[in-house]
Amino acid sequence: MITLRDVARASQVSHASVSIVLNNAPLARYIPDATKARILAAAQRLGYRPNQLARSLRHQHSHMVGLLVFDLLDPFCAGVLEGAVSSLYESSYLPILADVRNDRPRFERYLEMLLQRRVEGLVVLANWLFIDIAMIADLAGSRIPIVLVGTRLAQGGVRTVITDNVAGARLGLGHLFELGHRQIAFLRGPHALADAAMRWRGIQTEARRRKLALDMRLVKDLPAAPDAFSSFSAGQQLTRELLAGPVPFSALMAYDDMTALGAMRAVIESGRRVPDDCSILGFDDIAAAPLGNPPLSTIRQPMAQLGSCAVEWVLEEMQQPKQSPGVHPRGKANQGMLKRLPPELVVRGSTGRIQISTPPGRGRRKT
Amino acid sequence: MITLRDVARASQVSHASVSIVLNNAPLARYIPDATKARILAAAQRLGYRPNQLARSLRHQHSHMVGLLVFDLLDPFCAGVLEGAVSSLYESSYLPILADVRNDRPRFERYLEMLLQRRVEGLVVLANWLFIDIAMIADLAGSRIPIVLVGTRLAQGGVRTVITDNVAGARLGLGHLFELGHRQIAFLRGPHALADAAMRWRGIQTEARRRKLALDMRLVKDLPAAPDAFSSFSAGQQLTRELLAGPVPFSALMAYDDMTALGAMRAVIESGRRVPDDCSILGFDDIAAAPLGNPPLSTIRQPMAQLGSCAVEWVLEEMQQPKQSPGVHPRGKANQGMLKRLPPELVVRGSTGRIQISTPPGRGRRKT
DNA sequence: TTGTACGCGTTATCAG
DNA sequence: CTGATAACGCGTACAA
Repeated sequence: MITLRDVARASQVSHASVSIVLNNAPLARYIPDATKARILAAAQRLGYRPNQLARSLRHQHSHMVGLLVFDLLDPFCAGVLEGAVSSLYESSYLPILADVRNDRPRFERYLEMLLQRRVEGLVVLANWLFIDIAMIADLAGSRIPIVLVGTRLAQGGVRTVITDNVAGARLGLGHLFELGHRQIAFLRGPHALADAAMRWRGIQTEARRRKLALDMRLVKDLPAAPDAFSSFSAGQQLTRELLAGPVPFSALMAYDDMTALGAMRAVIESGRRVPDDCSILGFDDIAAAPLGNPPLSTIRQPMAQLGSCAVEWVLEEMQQPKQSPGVHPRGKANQGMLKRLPPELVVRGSTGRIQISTPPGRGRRKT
Repeated sequence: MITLRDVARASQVSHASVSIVLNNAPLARYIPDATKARILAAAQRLGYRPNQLARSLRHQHSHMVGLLVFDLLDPFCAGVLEGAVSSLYESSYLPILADVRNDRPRFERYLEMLLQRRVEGLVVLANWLFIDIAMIADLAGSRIPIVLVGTRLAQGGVRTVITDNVAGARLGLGHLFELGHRQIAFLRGPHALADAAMRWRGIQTEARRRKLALDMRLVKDLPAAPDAFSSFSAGQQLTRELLAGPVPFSALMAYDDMTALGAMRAVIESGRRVPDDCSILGFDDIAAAPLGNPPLSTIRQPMAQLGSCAVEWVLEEMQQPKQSPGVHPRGKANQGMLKRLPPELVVRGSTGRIQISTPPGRGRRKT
């Protein structure tokens, strides 16, 4: 590999001069153009490429940011990642990617590796239960800016970017309500996830506002799942139970798209049609949502925005002169530590106006 | 940030001793346990974290590998990425992720950044047309191992890992044939993609073997597309044309899953049923394939394997003492430069035995 | 323009 | 046997 010294030798100057010229440092003004040209030519000819490792060591910053994601195969991850990587590119930062796979030891090992590599910031894409106080403490100690994406931490104290789940759920329920649905089934997310609680709260709020009574017999909870795809079969199973149950419903609102897709499968395999016999609404707007039949109506999380917002926040913090950690100017804890991005209702084919003629549910009772 | 010297000061020894002890270097044998303990304790207490930048500079290898992907949002990418990252983790290498977004300048800029960062190897996930001789020359000059994934380069000379497209296509056609289909429509991939040609060749080979005549009126070509999702609507559109055409068909084989999904939409919106009226077969087995209704039968590319195979190959090359590039021991060009992984037929709900009672196509003519 | 110290960890050499 | 000293890898920056 060609070094500065090689170029210096080739152009008959000291390596300091080469550095100065190639970087157009202030001192370059005192170097005659002829010399500059000679140096440039030599660098060009030899194919000199500055060693960023050395540069980073000298400058005390690596120009790298760590991206710690919980599961690369999760469709939510892909979207956020894309936004994050894109924003980093704009700022000439390079991302180091770590796929935790929902595995705690892996998380810790990766974290250590990233810190040793001297990443200047960390974006953590978490949807699960692993991250807790201990890790945060560890991170806080390391003094590097960190932003969580997608899930709020119960303990707080960490900058977080999320979708406004309450607003999203309200949007969704409002949509179903306006289509005329009154008997609505809900597949709630796992208890352990903060998002699940938020979405449910949004549903309750909106229901109250609409004067809609929620029938708890139509509410089921997803079990905590290790990976995104298992919620498909969970959704399918729960929906089968719902369909086999005594309470009819004309619409179903799922915790997320994967669950909704599972629910749709159950509805269709039961011989019912979507949306005619049962509307189905998801949450997330993953890549697969528009591809099925019918295409899934859903609440879109602005994944790319979540990613880029997180990156920009990290970058911003990196600029700040390191202030004492734990002490936040605003006074109140969590003040200014949370950014909520607005979700968006995406109406596709899986939700429709309630059919008066064809009663929902199995039509076994009522109607 | 705590350095070796800090630990040395705290434990009253020279920083060299600290290094020796912490790394358990050979010389550590001569250091009494008491001193070792003191050093370890100090390192622990101060939270010392070795600076990998300095280490890399010294050792002349960064322990990083570049992952250059054409489009993070492409479902094919996600799968391969996962495999690649996973394999890197096993070897304690960290991936730097670069999302090229099918943009040539971005490719070049990222490539330069990665080389300056002194990545020790490069895995390039390419499905498109940008990569050409110029870039390869540039890379060859840099002497770092590089492996292409997913698409073969026309010019050759670069190590490549791909799915055996010919075998996959044959598998697919064989499957449809055995279900009784004789009138089969094909949505071929864009001309520019090498994969497309391979898959078509596989179809021809298998057709010959089965003594099946291919009706060219049932063959359509996808236009070159900028992103994965546009092939959904392309597939949909082409299928509409096919359905409106004079030649009936009972099955359709698409270039990839996205196209197949588009085709399925077209078939369903025309009032036909899948697979009863028309079987549909995809290629890839992307995440969305099993989620629709009916779930898509497809030829699976072993994406994770492709990724990990590429990584392992790069890693392997990195071990080798750098031999003169361009000269490959096997003699013949491209000998040992290509690894083909076997695809797998995944039968789900979108393909079925041909229905004798309900003729395929629009039933307007024939039958 | 150049010499030189520096950033940080590694390792060979050397003195006690 | 114990541990310190110094040079090195590469680019940067300041004094000369």
